[in-house]
Amino acid sequence: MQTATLRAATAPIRIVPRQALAEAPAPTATITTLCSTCHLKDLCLPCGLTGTDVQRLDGLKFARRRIKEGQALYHEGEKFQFIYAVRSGTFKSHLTLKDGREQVTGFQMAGELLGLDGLASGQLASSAIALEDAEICAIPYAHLSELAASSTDLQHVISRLMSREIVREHSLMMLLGSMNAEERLAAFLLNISQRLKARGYSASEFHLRMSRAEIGSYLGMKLETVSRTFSAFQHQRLLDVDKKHVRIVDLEGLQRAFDLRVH
Amino acid sequence: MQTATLRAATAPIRIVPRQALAEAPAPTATITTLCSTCHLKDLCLPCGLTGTDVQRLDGLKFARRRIKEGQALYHEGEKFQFIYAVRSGTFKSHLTLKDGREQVTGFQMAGELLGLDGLASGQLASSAIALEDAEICAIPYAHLSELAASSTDLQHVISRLMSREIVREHSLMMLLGSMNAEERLAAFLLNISQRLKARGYSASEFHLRMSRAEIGSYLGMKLETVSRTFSAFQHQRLLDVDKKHVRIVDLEGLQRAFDLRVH
DNA sequence: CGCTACTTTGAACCCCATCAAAGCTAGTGG
DNA sequence: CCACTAGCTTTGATGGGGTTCAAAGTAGCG
Repeated sequence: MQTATLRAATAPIRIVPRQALAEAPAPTATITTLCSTCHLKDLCLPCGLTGTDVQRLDGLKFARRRIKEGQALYHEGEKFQFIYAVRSGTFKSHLTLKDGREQVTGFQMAGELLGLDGLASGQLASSAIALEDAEICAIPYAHLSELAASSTDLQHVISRLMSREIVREHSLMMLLGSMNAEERLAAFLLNISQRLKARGYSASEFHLRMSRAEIGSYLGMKLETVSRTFSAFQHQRLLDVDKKHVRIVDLEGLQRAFDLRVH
Repeated sequence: MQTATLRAATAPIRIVPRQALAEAPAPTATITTLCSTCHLKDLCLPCGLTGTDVQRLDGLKFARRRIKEGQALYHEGEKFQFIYAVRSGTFKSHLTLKDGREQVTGFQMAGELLGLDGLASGQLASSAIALEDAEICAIPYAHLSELAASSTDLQHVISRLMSREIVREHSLMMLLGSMNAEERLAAFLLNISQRLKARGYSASEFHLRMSRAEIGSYLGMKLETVSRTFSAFQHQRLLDVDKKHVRIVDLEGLQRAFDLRVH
């Protein structure tokens, strides 16, 4: 039964060394995609909109695009033109530091948006890399804002999504500013768990798509510390961990590990 | 001459123990405030708008409000109704953790906006406290979005301001995730310096309105470490520090302390 | 089967937190 | 006017959590 839920939670695993992948030209499908019939409509852009407004979104006729594991959806500094919605797969977004190291600023899964940080200056402030083969909708921002002119509800939705991103980053700041390694990893795992659950996957058993180093970058700790903290949780019988496969054994215990701090 | 620039940079200092201040009802002035004639219009909401759109903003007829040092502009959990623009003074915004400690998420000065995080859920996600006597414009969000319905440019401005907040938090995440104490404080001081400069104050000499503990909370370090790092900078002849009064002696040296890392 | 990328674990070190105490300043009240 | 208090800052001493360095283990792939 657990294997069944696991099956549901995780697509077949293909390990591809990320460096080895050539950055092939991204094939842009000409299939027009309709929000009104999308299975993600309650998580994604149309979330909270009424039927008529969702149908208005259908007018956008934006393209889908497949991104292979390891490929970039966009790079820091590129011109901002699209808001991207993840249809399937997982992304990381990250900034590059002057010395070449990277700071991961978030992981995005189905129904979540990418590229919102580009609005501020017209240039994308971060890069987005697919952590597994993925598919996205590329929504031309110009069209979207034209559409928003005719619907205050749609304006609100866009604003609300941006605000949600601000709130998300708030909590990450809290994490980075005031939590120890165990609290950080517990918070991370509970967050992943919740988001998978909201997408119909198992909340207790899943495959992490990101490496220890990427988790560490996101959580402000070194990959060795991430690994050690996973081991510690396993010894405390909170988790079963096998590389990227995680099973939450004691959800409440995990919540205690981090609930102590958070409001 | 340095004292002259200092004079310009800092209002007269009134030290009031923050705890001692009663939270008196906030007097709401009925003076209508016009964006088109505001001296902050190039930093604040109207930034980037053309004359006709700015005049449209005048239609908002929002109220000003004075906030005394130590008083709250709003509290976490309150209903979201307004976007606040700082006219004068400095604010901190912060989250409260379950155990009572607080995490400072930002400091806001003249022309900067507060309350954007409330859009996501309709409840304000943080609290805002005046660090000195201050004045704000309270812009009813409902009116603002009505107005935005008639101008795509105005919509863009709102979105851009929110996006800017996302980008700001990105860089803070980078700071919290990958910098040591000296880099953090250098980044903080350079940021304050830039923002004061943009407001016509001295970039090299200023009064910090926040305590060591508040700086520490913002930067993810303890107040003692903040104090020690200030002392270290003074010994390295990068700064002259006397409590909250800071003079940047070696700007380039300070930039080197943190430029090493940041793109 | 060897290569590469990633993970795990150990050992030593160091930066920062913690604990403690003293100094400074403004405001209060005798 | 000055002792006293409260709040904030500075500095010292100590210890610990996490980093760093190092090495071995694992898995998938050519």
